[in-house]
Amino acid sequence: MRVTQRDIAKKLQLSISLVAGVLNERPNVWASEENRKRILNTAKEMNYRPNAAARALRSGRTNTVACLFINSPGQHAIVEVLAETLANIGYDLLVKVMRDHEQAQRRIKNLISRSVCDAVVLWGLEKDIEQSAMLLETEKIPFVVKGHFEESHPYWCQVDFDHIKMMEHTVKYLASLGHTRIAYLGYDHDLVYEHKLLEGFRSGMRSCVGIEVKDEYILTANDDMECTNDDTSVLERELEKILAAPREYRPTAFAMGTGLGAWHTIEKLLAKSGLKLGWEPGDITLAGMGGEDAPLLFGEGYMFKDTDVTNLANIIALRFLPKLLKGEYPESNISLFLPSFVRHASFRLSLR
Amino acid sequence: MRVTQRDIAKKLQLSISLVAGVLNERPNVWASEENRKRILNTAKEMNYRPNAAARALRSGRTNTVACLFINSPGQHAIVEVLAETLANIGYDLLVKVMRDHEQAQRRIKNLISRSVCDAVVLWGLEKDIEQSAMLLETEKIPFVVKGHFEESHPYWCQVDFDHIKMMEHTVKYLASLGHTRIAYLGYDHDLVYEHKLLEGFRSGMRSCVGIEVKDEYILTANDDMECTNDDTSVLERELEKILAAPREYRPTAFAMGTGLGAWHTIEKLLAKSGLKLGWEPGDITLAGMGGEDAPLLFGEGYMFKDTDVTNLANIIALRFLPKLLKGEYPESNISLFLPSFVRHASFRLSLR
DNA sequence: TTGAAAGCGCTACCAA
DNA sequence: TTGGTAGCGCTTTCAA
Repeated sequence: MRVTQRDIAKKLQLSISLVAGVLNERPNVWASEENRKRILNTAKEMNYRPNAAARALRSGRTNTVACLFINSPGQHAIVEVLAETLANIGYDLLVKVMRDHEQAQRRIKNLISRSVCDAVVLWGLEKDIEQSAMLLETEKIPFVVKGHFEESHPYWCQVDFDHIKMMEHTVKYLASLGHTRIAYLGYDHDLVYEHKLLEGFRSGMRSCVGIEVKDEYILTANDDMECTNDDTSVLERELEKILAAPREYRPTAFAMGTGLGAWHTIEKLLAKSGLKLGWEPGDITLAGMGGEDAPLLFGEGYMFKDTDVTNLANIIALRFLPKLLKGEYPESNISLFLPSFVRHASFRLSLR
Repeated sequence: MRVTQRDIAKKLQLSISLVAGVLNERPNVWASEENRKRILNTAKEMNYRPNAAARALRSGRTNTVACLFINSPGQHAIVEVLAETLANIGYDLLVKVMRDHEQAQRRIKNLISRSVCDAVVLWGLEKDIEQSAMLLETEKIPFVVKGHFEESHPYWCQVDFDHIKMMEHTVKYLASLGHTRIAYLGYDHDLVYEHKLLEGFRSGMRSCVGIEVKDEYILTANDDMECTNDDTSVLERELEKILAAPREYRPTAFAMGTGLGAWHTIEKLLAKSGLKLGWEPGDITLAGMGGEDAPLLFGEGYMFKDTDVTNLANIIALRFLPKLLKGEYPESNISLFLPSFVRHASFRLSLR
């Protein structure tokens, strides 16, 4: 059976409290050097490990952090980082997956009242997270959220990509290549990061190119489910329209606020006219979001690495949680991360 | 503060044990209908939740399952399924990530002696898992492993893809298209699944084509790190060699035991000679493993869906764990899963 | 039908 | 330097 403090105490003919005191290095308990050694040694010999449940019950601390994914499939790379980093500071990671914020609310109430964790990480879209986080706030459970709550909840511990800077950086890069007619291609589902990206695009254009962006230069890449039967997607039609514009109005570059799919769509569309992505004369230059695993087909481009989500997990586990778990409040509670902007792999298929 | 049984008892002027008995529906405790209702109602009103630590301490059961990933990055899609399915039967999921089997051994000893979970799922390569599982076996902790231990540990609860059937199926499919000169392309790192795939290939060839496979038809796609500088990889050179063979000896199809990268390599190699993957006359037909996200470039092929790992998680969480957690032993402790064999997405880029 | 009481293993406080 | 003891919230046994 499992070894308890009592077992050690009995074996050494000492009191439990002395054993406990020595094992936990309590400041006001100090055994004679000899007893200290004996306790430590037999604890090791007998392979003593404190019982997690008993300790949790008594101390009220569980040494566990819960990570809740609310309606966000495919984001689980971060559990690896979280689990590993938390293990280093002696914490376990509990993972919960929820479909919507109502389920989340219920589960969180459960978590709280059953006292199964000392802190919570909330992962998902802002609209799904917000209410749950507010619940944790009123219950005074330390928590960190993924998302942009800079305006709505400036005191929450929060982590996200710096979407504004990402697009500013993208524009700056494109501008540095000499582009001035830069269009933006992104999604529009009224999600916070989408607004931030567009904001970054506008401000980048203002500061790097000195231009207020015209509406025609803001394109939407939303998939529309209704016309999957069409041979050309909405995006393709939009792009064809803008590329059909007179030469001097046509954008020479796109700041991308999409996934890789849109890059591929553009590549294939351009290929029809013998064009490719890149930096050579005649090329169209793309840069921005999209850094998934698959390579580009024909051309080249710079993207932010999406595997950098693990960096967010690192920030949470290294910068925020250690403080929060000690009952402290981090000096800076908002962490916006600029992922690395790198050349994306490409098959460089030749066009002819 | 959190509501306890005592709070309810005090409020209703009843004893704690009666309250506890009613709340847990204990068979030998039955309050008067009136008191039963009162207890249930106030418990709900006061939002009573049993304290996890106290319950664990007293009962010795934690209602938690630990999933340990040993040296297996990128496999975390399964936590989503595990977490969700376990939640349905009232269990929490603890996730641990370990670099090697030594770290795993230590962590598992810790888990066991601290009594933090009721069962364990081990995920990784057979050689990394085996020792840890043996530890769990001697400690009589219920566990499920991912991998092939049919021969080495036939009584372990184990789940994996049915790699033999997968390759048999692949060969059968290729044979049904009329192919007889079918080569195998796989890895050779002495991993169990690699051997199983090859075994399946051989047996498929035997039963569907009636041929003992010649060694020249077994190709290895191992990346060799040393010659990244070369413009042609080892795989390319091997393929070129076999495709340069006289027409009547050349394979017309490949059973693939690799990832998608090898498919792309082959596609590009074939493209140089104006060939593509597919089923049309002159095409080379590929089928088998490789089902990652990125589409094919030029041609077509059938692959097993690798997102089907979540099916393994489902089997673990639905078929094995409920039994094991009840202290029972599943009727059938080995579950081999045949993933779906589907046409893979392709850009269908035209070759000219 | 109900209640009293022991005790899971640990922490924390007080006394010697 | 050490030991005693209360009690965290719950389960379980026995008694009323």
